[in-house]
Amino acid sequence: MRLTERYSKETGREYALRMLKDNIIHLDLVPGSMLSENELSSEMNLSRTPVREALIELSKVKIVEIYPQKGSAVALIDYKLVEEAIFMRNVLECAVVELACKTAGEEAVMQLNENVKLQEFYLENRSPERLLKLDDEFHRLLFHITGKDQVYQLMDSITIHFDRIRSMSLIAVKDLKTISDHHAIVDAIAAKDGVKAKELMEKHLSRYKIDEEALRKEYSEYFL
Amino acid sequence: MRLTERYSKETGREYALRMLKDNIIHLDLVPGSMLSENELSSEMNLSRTPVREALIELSKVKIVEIYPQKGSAVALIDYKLVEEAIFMRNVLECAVVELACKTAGEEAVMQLNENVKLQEFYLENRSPERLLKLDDEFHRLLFHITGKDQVYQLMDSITIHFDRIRSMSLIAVKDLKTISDHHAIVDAIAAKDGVKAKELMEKHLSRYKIDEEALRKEYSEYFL
DNA sequence: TGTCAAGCACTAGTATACAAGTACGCTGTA
DNA sequence: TACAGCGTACTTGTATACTAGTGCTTGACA
Repeated sequence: MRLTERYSKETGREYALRMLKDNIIHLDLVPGSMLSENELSSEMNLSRTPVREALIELSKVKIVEIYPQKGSAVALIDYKLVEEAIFMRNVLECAVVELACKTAGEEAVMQLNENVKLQEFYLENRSPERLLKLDDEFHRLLFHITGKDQVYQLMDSITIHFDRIRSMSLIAVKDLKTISDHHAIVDAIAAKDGVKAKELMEKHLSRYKIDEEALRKEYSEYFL
Repeated sequence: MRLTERYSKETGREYALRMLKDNIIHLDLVPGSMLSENELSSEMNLSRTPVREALIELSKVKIVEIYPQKGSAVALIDYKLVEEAIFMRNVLECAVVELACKTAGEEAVMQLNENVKLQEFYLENRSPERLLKLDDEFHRLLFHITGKDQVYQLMDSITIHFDRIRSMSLIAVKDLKTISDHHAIVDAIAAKDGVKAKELMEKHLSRYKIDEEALRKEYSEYFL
């Protein structure tokens, strides 16, 4: 398990959760491997309590499995869950972007444009981590300006299934197309063209397609 | 706080969660009231641990607020969150019913029909609790037959905001219209008419409209 | 050698003890 | 009387101790 520093105001539970998610997404905790509350606790210099609370939360979205009195494990990759994550994201993102066309004011459009401008900047300056962060931020922003933060948070919790296989397939999607997609989406919102925006979003999200069969062959031991 | 019996195989955490949800929905724990882990523990004959775990889970969907080192409280009614719950439900249910038209086989349609038949039966026999349960089951079934159980579960977690104000407005919506809606939806699925099914679902969900202003007047002290 | 049973080592679930931080009231002083 | 400051009684966060249940291992016996 790869550990990074604990933030100053972060509680033990939040820290444990962050570490576990990171390590699961990047396969440092490999799918199917057993997790011991005791081991994790001592590794992270915490007691069982905060670690356990983090594991419970992760088990809610089935990325961690808890077998009472037996043990816990990182869930194997269940492609059905990956598809659920993709489905949920597609449906909600499209609905939100359509809604944004109806409700977004000048201020909101400006925020979106600012984000896209920064994406262009960091593309030139080759900073993929920052680009990834801005990409996430862009989508989060769409939910925020339409007042759907809680919906985003719930959707985000299941996205971990998708994030994990995305990290396996080594996609560094952050390219020109992605950014021009974002640009077009903001334009559609500014023009209040709901149909167009929805269409663009659908196309945009389809870029994240992953070759399931290839992954399944290469990492068959990670799959359910 | 109104308590019911603990199921045999239920863990303490599950029991605490069930009790808290029930009491919050039915306003036995009134919006804005403080919650003490200690009090709740002794009331439910549990220790703080399982109660605390339940509270943490409820705080994830903002129905309970935890102020570190200060206390916890039942969240006041934030109509924005209610709207988020309604939005999420509308969007996902429509998408799912549309999907069901593409994928549902004979077996699935039969399950749906069986459910509707039971609804008709319990309508005649005047058993509103059972009708409510069948209604929930009907919608859950749509997610199940399309393989979106996890999506349902996440959506369901935020629905508590809606359930709470629904219980305030004393809606016993379980009438003929509801059931005939269900019937029509199943027919559309059987006929694989996605557009129609979506339309019907939208109309169906719109029946649950709640008069916000009236509630806000009557229970202003419960609102944010 | 094969089989079965007892025990041990592990797990998660729960209870309890302790730490750290907050709010509020009381008391003493000006 | 007003106000400052300390102390107390609460809170949640964390650590640890205990309970109960699982499965594997080991050893005795047929």
